[in-house]
Amino acid sequence: MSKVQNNKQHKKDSLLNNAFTLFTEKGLNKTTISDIAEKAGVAKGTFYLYFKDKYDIRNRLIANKSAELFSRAYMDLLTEKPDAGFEEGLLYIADHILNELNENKTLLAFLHKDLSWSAFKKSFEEATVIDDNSLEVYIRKLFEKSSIRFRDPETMIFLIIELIGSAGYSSIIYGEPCPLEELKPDLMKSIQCIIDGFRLPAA
Amino acid sequence: MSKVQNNKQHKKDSLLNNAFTLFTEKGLNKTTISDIAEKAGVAKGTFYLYFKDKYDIRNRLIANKSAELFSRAYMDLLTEKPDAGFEEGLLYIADHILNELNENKTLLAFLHKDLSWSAFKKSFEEATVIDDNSLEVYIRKLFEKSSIRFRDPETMIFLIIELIGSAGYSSIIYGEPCPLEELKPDLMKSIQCIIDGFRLPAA
Amino acid sequence: MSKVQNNKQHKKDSLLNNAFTLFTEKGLNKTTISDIAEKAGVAKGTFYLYFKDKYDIRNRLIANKSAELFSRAYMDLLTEKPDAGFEEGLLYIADHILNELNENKTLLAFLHKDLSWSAFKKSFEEATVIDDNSLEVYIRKLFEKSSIRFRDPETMIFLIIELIGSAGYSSIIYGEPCPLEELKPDLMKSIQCIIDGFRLPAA
Amino acid sequence: MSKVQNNKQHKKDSLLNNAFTLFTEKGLNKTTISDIAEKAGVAKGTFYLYFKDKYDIRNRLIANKSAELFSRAYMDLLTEKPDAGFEEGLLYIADHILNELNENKTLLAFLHKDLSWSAFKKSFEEATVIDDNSLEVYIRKLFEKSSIRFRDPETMIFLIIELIGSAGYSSIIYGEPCPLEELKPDLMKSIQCIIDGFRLPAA
DNA sequence: TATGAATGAGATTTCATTCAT
DNA sequence: AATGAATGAAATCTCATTCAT
Repeated sequence: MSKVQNNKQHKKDSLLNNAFTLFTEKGLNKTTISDIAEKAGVAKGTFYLYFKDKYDIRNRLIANKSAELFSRAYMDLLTEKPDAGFEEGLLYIADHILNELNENKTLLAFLHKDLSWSAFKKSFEEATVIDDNSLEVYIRKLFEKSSIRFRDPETMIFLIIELIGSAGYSSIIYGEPCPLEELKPDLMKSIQCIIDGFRLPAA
Repeated sequence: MSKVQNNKQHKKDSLLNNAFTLFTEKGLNKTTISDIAEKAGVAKGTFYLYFKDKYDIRNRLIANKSAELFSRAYMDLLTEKPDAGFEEGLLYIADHILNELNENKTLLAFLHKDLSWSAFKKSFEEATVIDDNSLEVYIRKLFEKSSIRFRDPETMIFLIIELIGSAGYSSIIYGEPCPLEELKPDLMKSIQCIIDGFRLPAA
Repeated sequence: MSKVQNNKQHKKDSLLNNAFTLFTEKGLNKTTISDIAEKAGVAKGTFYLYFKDKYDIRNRLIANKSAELFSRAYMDLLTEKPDAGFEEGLLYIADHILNELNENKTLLAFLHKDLSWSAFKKSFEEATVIDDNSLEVYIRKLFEKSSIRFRDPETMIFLIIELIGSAGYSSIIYGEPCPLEELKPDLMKSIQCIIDGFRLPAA
Repeated sequence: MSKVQNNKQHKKDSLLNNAFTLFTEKGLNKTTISDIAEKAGVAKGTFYLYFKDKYDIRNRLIANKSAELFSRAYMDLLTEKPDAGFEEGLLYIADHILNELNENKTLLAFLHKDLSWSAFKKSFEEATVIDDNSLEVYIRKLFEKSSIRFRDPETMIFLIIELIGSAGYSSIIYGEPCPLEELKPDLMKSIQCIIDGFRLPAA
């Protein structure tokens, strides 16, 4: 990569990182383009070379962060439980994501309820962090390991992600209806129940 | 209520209604106090006689609309299925809410993912529409009819509401992963599974 | 007029006057809304209560100033030469305008070549300075005094105004092809010739 | 011309042509250096290798376009009416220019009222399109053919050009006070009258 | 010569809030 | 209680110009 190209990527990354910090610290509305540019150490006009406006940079951040989150969970699964079956793998990923969000509340607050199925799909389509993999590939890999078959697996995963994102947010951020540690057994059990509901009789 | 009092309530309602319309049409950020006052046919200064700022009026709207939504579902249950058991009643309410949101997409877009357990709780605390009832009363009434007992019923309802709100939003607004009509059987089935997971063995 | 109304007119006038000063001193491009507001002693936002943008205030100024210029010439004619015939009156007005522009070069530079027939027409339509008179009324009055009849008098006046505005500008501002004093005899003579060319044979 | 020289001229021409298009399409103020460079297919910095700023390129365009306009009229006169007398030649040129402006309204809108005596003079001084001729040469040639003599011919031509430019603009662009077709007889007649007013008694 | 990323001053515009009437 | 003119801080965004490559 040429020096110029390198420098460009550097500036863009700096804008993204500092925007994320500000969004999580002050919120989207209270963060101004000026804030972002200043913190990133670039001129205000430079921001507009890379992003259309505040919402543009936010969307790219959501895509990046969502993809990274899911990707980390999957990578960990491969490392820690390379032999896990499908159901076990799915529960491992759900648990991993919940734990990470619990430890990284600012990330959760930022992703808010955009942490959803469609966000994941979009994130895998747009994210530059993962180049040669798509959500479909991830899921297919998970399925390939499974001898059990499921009715409409995509819908199943959708429901699980929505439930994790939504219930996790409420529990972690507001402690409603109870802290995550208390909620988790019921939440995981419910996920288990949902999976069971989608299981097809063995062929 | 005196004529003056009446007039005041009239202005406040007009502000609330027109704010709701604008929020759903243009979004919160793009709606200004001026817009709201103008559409409501009052002067800008008048807005501040009734609400603190834009976020104040939004919160009151969320509370009102959420409470109305849940209240209508419950009222309908009492009318249509006065003898429904607990589980049946819960499923009826879930279905009712989903249908109403599907038919009233602007309401759904406004409530967004604020359609959650905590919002319901808050809405019942703050809402002026329902004066002498609380969420607890509603739920207790539902439970009283039931002979079956549940482990941690509040968490159960929480999970169901989160799932409905989150999955319903994605499906109705974005058609992701599929339209509501297609999703509903799986969604209702999953709710059923969650309920089952919380059921205690008959005493 | 109420105190508020009075104050409003005051602010608007102040904006108009100070904008005119700045436009003539620094030119349209170099004058900013901030400049105008500051010089007028009002807040920047106040500018936008009265004018859409810089071009809006400029157009109103052109209309006002054009109308005032023509109006002063006509008033002077009535005072100085109440018995002048049509041709004499027209030449008097032409001469009067030329002299005023020559003495008020900033006005001329501002009106530039917008000092034209259509500007006059517009100015009489829009200008608030002259309330109950229109260009047509002025011209009709001039004509009424005349026993001579003209082919297409409106076109005649149009050509004369265009010639005065255009040639006058060049001569006064650039001294091209010669200063006004030198040009005037030929210019007035040419106007005279144009008038003669429009004269109809006596009925 | 070397290949490099050729390439340079090519870039300069491209900048000029595309600037002209943009000026006529969007106006001077709304056209940016970026726009021009982009449309011309060169980098922004390259613009500054050829022109000082936006006003520099505009002035060169006015000079070029004015000179071309007048030149075409004269060339046509030589071809179509090689034996025309002075008065006839002048009227022919006036008519030719009016027709061309009428057919090429964007050119007229661009030249606006810069279509004037001084612009013509400047254009002949600066224009690169006509290398070995000057306005004076043109006019002298016209005059040489004439046996009639005129008082102050330069002023005469000045007045005619101003009248054509100013009245033509109003008529062609705004249709004020009437379309060119309607205006032309009166306009040409007035020019004729002006010429007559400058004619000296035959020696 | 040519490029185009970077600059950053500054222009335009918005809008929540106040306060005199 | 109601008004709406006025404010002015602050936000967004532009763009001519420079300069390292």
